[in-house]
Amino acid sequence: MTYSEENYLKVIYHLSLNNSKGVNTNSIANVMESKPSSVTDMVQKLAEKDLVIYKKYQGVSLTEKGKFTALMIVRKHRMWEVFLVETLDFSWDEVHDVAEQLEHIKSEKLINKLEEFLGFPTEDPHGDPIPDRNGKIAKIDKKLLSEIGVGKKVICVGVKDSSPPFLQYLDKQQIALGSAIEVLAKEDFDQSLSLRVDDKDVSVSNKIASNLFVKPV
Amino acid sequence: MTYSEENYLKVIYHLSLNNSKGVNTNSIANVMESKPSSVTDMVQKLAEKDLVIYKKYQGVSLTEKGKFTALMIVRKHRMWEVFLVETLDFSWDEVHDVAEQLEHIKSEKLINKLEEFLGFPTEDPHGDPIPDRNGKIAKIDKKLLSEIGVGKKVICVGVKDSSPPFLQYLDKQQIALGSAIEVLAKEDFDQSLSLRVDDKDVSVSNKIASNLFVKPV
DNA sequence: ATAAATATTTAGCCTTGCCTAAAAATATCT
DNA sequence: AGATATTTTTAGGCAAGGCTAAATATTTAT
Ligand SMILES: [Mn+2]
Ligand SMILES: [Mn+2]
Ligand SMILES: [Mn+2]
Ligand SMILES: [Mn+2]
Repeated sequence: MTYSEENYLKVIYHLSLNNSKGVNTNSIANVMESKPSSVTDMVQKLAEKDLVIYKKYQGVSLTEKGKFTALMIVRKHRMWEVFLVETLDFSWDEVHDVAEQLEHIKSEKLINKLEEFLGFPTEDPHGDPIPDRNGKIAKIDKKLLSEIGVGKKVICVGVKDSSPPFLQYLDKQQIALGSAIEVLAKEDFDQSLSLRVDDKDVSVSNKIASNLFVKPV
Repeated sequence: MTYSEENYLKVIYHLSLNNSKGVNTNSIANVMESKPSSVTDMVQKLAEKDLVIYKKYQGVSLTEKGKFTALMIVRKHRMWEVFLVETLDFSWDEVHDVAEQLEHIKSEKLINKLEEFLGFPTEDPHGDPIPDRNGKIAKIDKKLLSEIGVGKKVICVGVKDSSPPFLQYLDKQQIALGSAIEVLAKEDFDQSLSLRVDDKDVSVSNKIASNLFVKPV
C-alpha cells in the first residue's frame, strides 16, 4: 500500500463521516488539493483492490477492508499526536504535520508498543477518539458551543478545526480541552457569545463557537 | 528531497567510509539492490543538486552539503533505534527495518526533542556513534575481535554486521555490548577462538570474531 | 421539458524512478 | 601492445501518480 493510497483512504473515511451517501470526486479532490481527474484514477485503482466501492458517477464508499485500513491510519496519526504532546512537549498546534508523516510508518508492533508506553490513550490532543487495535472507535458525545443556550455550563472537549491559527487563538484566550465554559450571553446581531472560561470572561465570535466541541457538565 | 535521494546519499556515505576514492556505481547498486544504470541516473540528478561530485566513469563522492544531509539521516536512524530499544523495549535485532522508515521523517524539532528525551545518547544499540545536530560524529576507537591476540582482555563495543541472525546468535551466546571478553586460545586450523565472556566459556568461529568490535580494557 | 450549469470521466501527456539491452570506456591479462 | 573482461553509461521503455483539455453524465433552473 502506497502513501498515496493510504491518504486517499483516510480522506474518504473522514468525508464519509458526514456524508451518508457516496463521497463525491470533487470533495476528495478539494481535500487532497489535487484534481477530480486524478481522484477518478485512484478511486478506480482502490476499487480493483477491494478497498472502496465505486460506480461511475455515483461517488465512492469504503469496503470493510478499506474502512479498517483507514482506521489504522487514523489510529497511528492520533497516537503519534499524543506522543508528540505528552512525551516530547510539542504544543497541540505543532503536531499535525509531523503526524501526517508518522501515520504511514508500517509496523504493528511499533504502534502497539507506543500505545502501551502512552498508557492506552483514548483521545488525541484535539479531543478526537483513537481507534483501538481492532478498529473500534469510541463515539464521543459532544455538541458545538454555538448550539448551547444562554446560561448553560459545559466543558470543552474538542475542536472541529484543528489548524494552527485556530489552536493558537484558543491558547491566547486560555481555552483548552477541559476548560469549564458558561454561556453568559448571546448577541442577536452576530451570534457572538460572552463566556466565562474557568475564571475569566471571554467574548468569542460565532465562527469560534462553531468550531469548539463541548459537552454538558 | 525524496526518500530515494536520501537513501542514495546514505549509501554513498557508508561506502565512502572505507573507500578513499570515489564510490563506484556497481557497489552502490549492490547495496541498493538495484541496477548500475539506475544508479547512474540518480547520481547525475544528485550532482545537479550539488549533493555529490560526479565525473563520468570516475565514481562519486559527497559534497559538504551531501555529507551533512547523509549525516542527518544517519542521526535520525540511530536515534530512533535508541528510542525503540530504550523506550519501547524492542530488542536490538528488531529495530533496523523500522528505523529505515523513521529516518525519513522530516522535522528538525522532532529529532532534537527526541534526542533530549533520550538523554542525548551518543551510540545506537549496535554501538554505532550518533551524529550530533551539527553533523559531528565521534570516531569510536575499536578493533575487530579477530585481530586480538591470545591472552588479551577486551570489552565488546559494537557489531560490524547488524543483521537479525547475527544479533540473535549473540543473544544466544550471551554476548552483548559491554561484555568482558578474554581471548583464551586461537585455533590455527580455522582461526576460531576460545573466549571467556563475562563468566562463561564460549567458542566462536572466525566469521563471528570478524564481526565483533572490541576495545582494549 | 428543455436549456444551462455543474460534476465526472476519458484521453493524452509529463515526471520520477526503475528496468533491460546495447554501446562505450576502462581495467586486466598474456 | 593488443585482446579480453569488466565496469559504466546510454537508449529506449514501463508503471505510478500527477496534470490539462475535451467529452459525457447528471443536476438545476427556466
Ligand atoms: Mn492531526
Ligand atoms: Mn488530532
Ligand atoms: Mn540500523
Ligand atoms: Mn544501528
